[in-house]
Order: sequence, then C-alpha cells, then structure tokens
Amino acid sequence: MRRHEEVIQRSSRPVRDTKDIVLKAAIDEFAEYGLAGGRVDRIAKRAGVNKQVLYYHYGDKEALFSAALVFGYTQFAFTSTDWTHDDRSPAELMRQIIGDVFDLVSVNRNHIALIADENRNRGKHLTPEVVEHVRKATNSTISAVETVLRRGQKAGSFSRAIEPKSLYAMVVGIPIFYFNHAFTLSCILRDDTLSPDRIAELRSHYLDFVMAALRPDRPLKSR
Amino acid sequence: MRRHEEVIQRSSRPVRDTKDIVLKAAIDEFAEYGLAGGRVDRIAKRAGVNKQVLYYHYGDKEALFSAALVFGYTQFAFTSTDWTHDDRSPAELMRQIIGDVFDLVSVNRNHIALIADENRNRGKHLTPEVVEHVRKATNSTISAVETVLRRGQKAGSFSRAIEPKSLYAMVVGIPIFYFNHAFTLSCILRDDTLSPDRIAELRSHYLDFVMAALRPDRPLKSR
Amino acid sequence: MRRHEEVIQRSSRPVRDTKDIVLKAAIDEFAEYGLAGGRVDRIAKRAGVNKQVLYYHYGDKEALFSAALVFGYTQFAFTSTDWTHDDRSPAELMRQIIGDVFDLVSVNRNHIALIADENRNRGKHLTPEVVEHVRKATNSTISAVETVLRRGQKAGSFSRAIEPKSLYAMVVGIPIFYFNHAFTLSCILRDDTLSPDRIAELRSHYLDFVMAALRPDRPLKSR
Amino acid sequence: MRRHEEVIQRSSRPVRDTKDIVLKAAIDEFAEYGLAGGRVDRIAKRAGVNKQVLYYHYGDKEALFSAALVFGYTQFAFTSTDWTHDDRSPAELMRQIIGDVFDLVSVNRNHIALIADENRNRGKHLTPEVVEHVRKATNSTISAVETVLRRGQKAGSFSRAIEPKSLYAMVVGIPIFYFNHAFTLSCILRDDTLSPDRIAELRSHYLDFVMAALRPDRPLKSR
DNA sequence: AATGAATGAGAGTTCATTCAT
DNA sequence: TATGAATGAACTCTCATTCAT
Repeated sequence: MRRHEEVIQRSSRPVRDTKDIVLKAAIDEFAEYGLAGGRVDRIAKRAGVNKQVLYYHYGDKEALFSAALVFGYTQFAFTSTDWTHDDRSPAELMRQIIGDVFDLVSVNRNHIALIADENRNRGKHLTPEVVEHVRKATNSTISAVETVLRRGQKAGSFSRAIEPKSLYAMVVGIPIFYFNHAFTLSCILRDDTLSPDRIAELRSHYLDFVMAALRPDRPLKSR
Repeated sequence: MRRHEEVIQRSSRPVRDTKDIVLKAAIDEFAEYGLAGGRVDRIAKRAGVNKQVLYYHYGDKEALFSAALVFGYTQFAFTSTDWTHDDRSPAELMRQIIGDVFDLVSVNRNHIALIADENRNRGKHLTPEVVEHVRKATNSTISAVETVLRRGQKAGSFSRAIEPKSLYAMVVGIPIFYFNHAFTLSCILRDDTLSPDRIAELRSHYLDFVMAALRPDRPLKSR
Repeated sequence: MRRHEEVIQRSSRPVRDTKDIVLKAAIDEFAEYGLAGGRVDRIAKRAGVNKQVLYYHYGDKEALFSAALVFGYTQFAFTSTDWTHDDRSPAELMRQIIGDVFDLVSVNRNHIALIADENRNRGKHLTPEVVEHVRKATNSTISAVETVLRRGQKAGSFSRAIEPKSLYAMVVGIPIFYFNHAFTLSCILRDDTLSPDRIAELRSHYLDFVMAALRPDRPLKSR
Repeated sequence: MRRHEEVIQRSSRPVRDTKDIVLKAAIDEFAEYGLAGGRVDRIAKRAGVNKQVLYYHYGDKEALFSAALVFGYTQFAFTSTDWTHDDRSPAELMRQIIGDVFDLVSVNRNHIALIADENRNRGKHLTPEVVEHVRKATNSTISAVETVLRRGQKAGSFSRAIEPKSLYAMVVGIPIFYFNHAFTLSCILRDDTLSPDRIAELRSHYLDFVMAALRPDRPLKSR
C-alpha cells in the first residue's frame, strides 16, 4: 500500500514542487533555529520527504541555506508601483514607500530572521550569486527611497540634510529591528510587541517619525 | 581595582578571575557563532582553561549563555549622567543621550549579537533572573529618553506627537540594526559599513535624523 | 529458518540481522557489566557495527536495555509441554517442571543477570510494555507449577500446606540465586560453583529438596 | 561564620565517626546504584563531607566499595546463640536458625544488594582480605546449619538425603533472592512483595517449606 | 583533616552526510 | 528519484581523581 501511495503522490507532485516544498521547510527551520541550530532531519520532516532529497536537490545544508536566502530576497522586493512615473506628492509617495517597507518586513519575518543569521555568520553566504539577488531585491527599495527623496528635496518639501543611504538604513532598520527583537522589546516595554495592536501602533509612529524627520530644516523662515 | 588584585595574586590566579575569563571567552564565542553554533571546546580554548571548568562554574552551555547575557546587560547601561538634574536644554540633552546610546551599542557589539541570538531563540533565556537584569540595564536609557522627551515637549521644543516607547524602540533600534547587519548593509550600499568613517557618518545622520523628527509640529502650520 | 535467510542474503546483511546482532551484543554486555557499567562503545564493538546503529535502531542506551530485557523474557518461557493434558503423575510432572525451570535458568544466565540489574534499578524498566512480556513469559511457569500442585494436592500426593505463589518464588529463586551468586558461593563453599559437576549436584539436591518439601503432611501424624 | 561552624563540628565529630559516616553513605549509595552506578559525589553529599575525605580515608572508589562489603559482612553474621550447646530438638533449632537467616537477610537488604553487585562483577572484589571476612561471617551460619542438620539426621528426625552445602545454598538463597528481586516478583505475582504482610507470609511458607523438606524419607514405614 | 577548584579521560548522544537498493 | 540504513566526526557533559591551600 505504501508503494501505491508513492505512485499516486509522485504523479500528483511534480519535481518542481518537491524542491520548493523543501525550500519552504528550510526557510521555516532556519528562521526558527538559525543555520547552526537548524536540523536537516527536521527540515526533511517538515517537508514530509526523505532526507536524501535535500542532498539530491541542494547538495548540502549550507547550500540549502543560501537557496533559502536567495528565495527570501526574491519575495522581499516590492514591485507594485513605478515610482518614477507616479505623480503624487513626494510626501504622499514617501509615506507609502516606507509603509510598504514596514509591511514587507512584517510579512517576511522569516526572511529577516535569515538575514540576521547571515550577518551573524559574518556574511559567509554572501557569495557573488547571492549578492546579485540581494542587490536586485533591495534596489527596488533603495532607488524608490532615493528617487522620491531627491524629488521632495528639489520641491522643498524634504530637508536637504537627509542623505539617501543613511535614510534607507534607518527606514529599513527600524522595522527589521522591531520584529527581530520582539522578545527583548516585549520584556523591556512590558508589552506584547507582536500583538496586532502594538504592531499597528509602532507602524503609525514609525511613519510619523520618519516623515517628521524629513521635514525641511527651517520651515518657518523659508515659507 | 580588578587590575590591582590581578597584580597581587597573579601567581595563583584567583577563582573569581577564572570564572570571569571563561565568561569573557563565552561572550566572544557566542557573539561570533551564536548559542547553537558556539562550541564549548572553543570557549575553553579561548579562555585557556580546562573544559570542565566551564561546567564547574556555570553548569552547562545554556547557563553560560545566560550568564554571558546578564553580564552584557550590566555593561550595557549608561550611568554617567544624572539627566534629572542636568540643566542643559532638552535638545542638547537628547542629542547627548542618543549619541551615548549609539556609542554604547557601538562599543558593545558582542552584546548586541547575543541579544539578537536571544531573540532568535524566541527569548528562551529570558528567565525572571535575566529579565531583571534586562530591565535594570535598559531602564537607565528608557527613562532618560522619556524624561528628556517630556521635558522638551513641555518646553515646546519637541513635538507632542512623539510617544516615548516607540521613540525608544527606534532610537535604540537603528544602531543595533546597523551593527548587527553590517555585512548585508555593506553589500547593499556597496561600502564598508564598519569602517570608522562610515560609522561616524551614520552616527551623525542618525543624530540629525532623530533630532529632526523631534522638532515640534507647529512650524508646519504656517504653511 | 533464520540461518536460511542468512545464507541467502549474507552478502547484504539484512536489516533485521543488524538489529538482532546489536541486541545480542547488548545482552552480553549488560549481563556482564550491568546497565550502569555497560558501555555503548563496547556493545558496538561486540556487534561489529557502528555505534550510531545502536541509536538508529533503539534510541538510547536505556531503551536498548529494555529491549534486551524483553528479548530475554521471550526466550525465558518454556512452552514445550502442555501440562494440562499430560497424564503423568503430579510428582513426575512437578519434578520435570522444576527441572525445566532449573535448566531454563542455567541456559539463560545472561538473562537472569539482566533481571537482577533491573531489580537493582528498582524496576525502573518495568514499563507497561515490559511488564506485559514479563508476565507472558512467567505465566507459563507459574501456571504449570500451580496446575500440577493443585492436581497433586487433590490426589493427596502433595501437602495441602503448600501455597503456589510462595512455591513459585522458591522454585524459581533457588536456581536464580545460585547462578547469580556463583562467585560468593564458590568462596563460601570453597568450591567451583559453576563447574558442571557442582551444577549437576545442586540440581539434583534442589529437585529432591523441593519434591521432599511437597510430600503430604499426614505421614507425620503417625509419629 | 562558616569557619566557626567547622571548628565546632570538628571537635564534636571525631575522625572515627567521619570515616564511618562515609562508609554508611557508601553502603547506601552502592546498594541503590551498584558499584558502576554509584557516584562519589553523591556519597560525599550523603555523608555531608567533602569529596576529598573519601579519598583521604579509603583511597579510591573501589576500595570504598570493598570496605562497604567487608563492613556489611561483619553485620551479616549472627552470633546470638551457641548452637553446639543448645539442647533444644534439632527441628526446633533448625527452625530458629533459618528464621534468623531470613531476618538477617531482611534487615541487611543493603548488604545483599552489595553482594549481588559483587557477583555481577564476577567476584572482582573478593580479594584475600575480603574473602576472609566473607568466610568469617558466613561460617557462623553454615556451621550452624551443618551442625544441627547432622544432629537431626543422627536422631532420625531429618532426612539423610540432605547435604549441608546445598541446604545452606537454598536456605540462604531463598530470602536473598526474594529481597533482591522484589520488583520483578511484585510484577509477576501482582502483589507488593515488600509489604510487611507479604514478607511475613513468605517467611512463614519458607520456614514450613524447608522444615518439610527436611523430614525423613519414609516416615510411614520407619515409625 | 578538610576544602573548593581543577583536570583528563571517556561516556552517551547528535548530526550532516553517504551508501545501497 | 526516493528510501531506510549506515557512518564517522564531533559535541555536550560526566566522573573519578588530584591539586593547592
């Protein structure tokens, strides 16, 4: 009977799927336990496949981690809007961008856990191939931020003191920090940091905070 | 005073020292490899002691991790200034506080790596005893931020829209994120994020950014 | 049949065999050194397999001990004769039963060593599953003793003062004690207790002793 | 204050006592866990002394085990009655002897556990010195049994078929087996073998059983 | 005599990986 | 492709013993 099921499953689950199921399982596992703490057996169990399948498709544990990282980055880019041709005001656009960044981070919590681990490993897996994906994914965000920042600065609605790279680091850093440090924050702030209410609250404050920081230097005099 | 003891009793290495040396070695090891990736043998080698010493003094690997965490928090509080009686302007005070936060994070990079790992472990080591230390250490920062924020809001120099908990999360989050994600950031920003210049630059932008965000709302009304 | 399979599949050692070989090795090791003194490495070496095989098949050392115990009990039951339908005299039957008990103990010296250790561990391994096997194995003996005793008592050839449970305990206890305490006995009796001659002698005396004890009370009345 | 207590204790607990306290602790530990399973740390803790004391007084773990064994044997001999000059009937005397044996075993359950372990170790600790104690202790029993048996056989009240060594083995073996296998027996007989009632019952059956076995061969005809 | 600290050998167990089918 | 079995290296931890005071 076992053999029979296998036959059925095989025909109803193409290779591509098996490989992806393993990848999803790996992402969950590595997000939960990190690369060092992640267990090949557990990934196989999560995926419901034999352990050897992992090796067949990905070679070894580290390669699987890299693959998980790359996949995460492909999901991590927001491609919804074409900022270059959007004619809303810079402030409106920027508010939407950083809101989107927040939501992207919020949705991809597993991925930012992987990123944190990647950094704990001193960027060990930032091979040229992975770097390419990292940049491809982050470019959309960083260029959106930069484009809209410049536009707003030109229009006088954003402070000229703001520098795009640092802005990007802070904009992306705040939500990543928040979700990656939820347990410590909950402890410090005596609150359930991951409850929907608190997330919404932080999101709102974060938007206001960043937008407030972008205001031009001397609004009183210049206008 | 520590140093003094060492000189006096160097020939017979006092007990306290052995225990501390192990702790320091553990902090380095766990910061570099995480709890799961950290190796007991390597810690012993780093400390130059027999492996068993570690078990004798701390019980097991996880207890050592907890001890490392606690020790890190004791170093992580800044107790230099009494904000309540400092008569500088709120803006001046706040700028110093967040500068100090940045520097504290910068100096204790090992510790923030441990904190990140602690969160990856879903706060597994946030036992009541550890929690006490976490709060004791962070209280100094969070109350400084809150006190000065309130004072500035009262004086009209800070926006009333800012809420202390979220402000704290962002203020502390930015530098922690920056140092904990140096490798990914270096890759994305095509720069050596950890070079003194870049750190100084980020620090400066971070200070300006936060201070800008704190400016009161009113000026915008005049538009 | 076992032997047959081996011949057929010798070149690729069937799974079942590996598992059994480990079990046999474990029985020997635990019989010789006990659970606490038994070494996993030595078991693996005895079995000629990799140490991990042991964990793969049995989980851990204690589980292996339990398995050894259970296996021993399956070998420990004598199922040769159907006492209920044997028409020999109760005395003849009883003499054969206790002779069989003695021989069963003599042949399974490893197993009674395990049993002794199990008791030294305060019955730690008497899990429901093991208990089931213990009872299944001992039931054959205890019911044989009881059946024949009752029959003999009814026929007037056995004393009515004898109670089956205690009789069982003594009948089974003497040979177990003898083999489990061979070294002390040899020392006390200044003899090689385990030499075939001494064993045969003890067996003979044991048979006579028990049968003598079973004689009915009445003859004594005539005094 | 610690130091103060020590001074007090030292004066109130002579060396001899310390050494004995350790021995008692060792007996308990080895009885419970065996030689291999016994822990030096636990013995020290049981005795309430520093571990080093064990080494100071006894050399090493095995020597301590031997000492525990020897001490057990000194307690194990019954020296109450002078059987050679007791003028009670052989049957009365024998009944008392085997009753005493039973009670001696019952009282020294720790010791018989050590004996079992000594045998599991293939008599490893039966050094000439220990052997001397073993014999000294058991001689009292074995010679009592032998003396009274011979006397009874001469008087015609005991069967001439009984041989003293085997008789001794069975007489001493039954209670030792019973107490050393209490857990398995409880399981098999579905009873709490160590409850006072069951012990008393077994004791009674055991006395009757042995005395019955000793009855002369053909009581009917000869009298 | 007594203590806390230290040690080295080795124990049980885990884990990524490979083998054989 | 897929699977159960097997492997060897390494890991955490234990334990009897010794050191230094």
